[in-house]
Amino acid sequence: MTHNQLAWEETLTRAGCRVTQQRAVILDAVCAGGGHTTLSDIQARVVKTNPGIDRSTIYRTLKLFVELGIVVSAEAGDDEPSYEVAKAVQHHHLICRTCGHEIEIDEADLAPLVSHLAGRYGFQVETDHLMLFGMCSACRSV
Amino acid sequence: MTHNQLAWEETLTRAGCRVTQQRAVILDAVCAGGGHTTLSDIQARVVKTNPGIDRSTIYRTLKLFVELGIVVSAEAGDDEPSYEVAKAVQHHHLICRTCGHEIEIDEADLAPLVSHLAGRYGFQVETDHLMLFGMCSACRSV
DNA sequence: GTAGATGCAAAATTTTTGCACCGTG
DNA sequence: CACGGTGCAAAAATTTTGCATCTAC
Repeated sequence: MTHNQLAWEETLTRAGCRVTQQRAVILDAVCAGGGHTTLSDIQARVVKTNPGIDRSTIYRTLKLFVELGIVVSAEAGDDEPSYEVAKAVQHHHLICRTCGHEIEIDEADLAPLVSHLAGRYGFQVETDHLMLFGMCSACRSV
Repeated sequence: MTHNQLAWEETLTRAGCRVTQQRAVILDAVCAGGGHTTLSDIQARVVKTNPGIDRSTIYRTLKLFVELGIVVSAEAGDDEPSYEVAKAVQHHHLICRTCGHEIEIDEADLAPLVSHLAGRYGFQVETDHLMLFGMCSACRSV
């Protein structure tokens, strides 16, 4: 369980929504990937752990989670949309295209770029949740 | 016509594919947005300028263009996948969430970040085609 | 008990595929 | 004229919606 149980339950409650078993399962599935989890991954996981849950429930729940900010639809790369549990601290990811490993980096690593762009273009980047693809050190040295 | 006509025709020919009217129309539609164009935008444009073209042709053509590197599926943000004509020079975009305006920035703006990440994490970022969202100077000053 | 959530089934949408015909090279 | 491309139609896959039932509060 990578998510903070109390936090999301409270968020639901405050929005006038209910804490159900299905929602817990789906949130767990989002967490399961560690980093980002694609929609189909989530569906597969949910079905595996709890075959009774309907696809429509997954769609509805995911949409709700995003609306409430419990889950963030990530700044995705190529292909599929992916989701991640929202965290208090802003962070970003370096994702290796070769091995799929994800490195989490924080706001500070991006700060120079952000101020550079602000200075040169007057553009305020929303460094909310960035994914950068590339190759990690392990794969490079092979 | 923002695309280089000769280049894409030659690319197709070299791959043993043919230069057809439909492909020209679809490529124009990809260009039409200026910057990135979403799939549904492309479809809408194609249908408007040339209603005879079938949806399946658009899917097939777009897939082909991406395979041949004529079109790049952009490092997308939130929602829809988007496409852009590939350019010789690597470049990136700053996209304003408020007005939708796109600013093109080049490799050099990102270089410090890239080397920082390489040094600190040993991670070689593929700075291939990045999209950063935020707010442009015009919208900030309102 | 009541409002909201779920599962089921059906509908709407999006994407893929097979095939006969057309057009490029 | 040959081979790939296109349109059409049908199929498959994905996502949304309506409604009776169930459940968290």
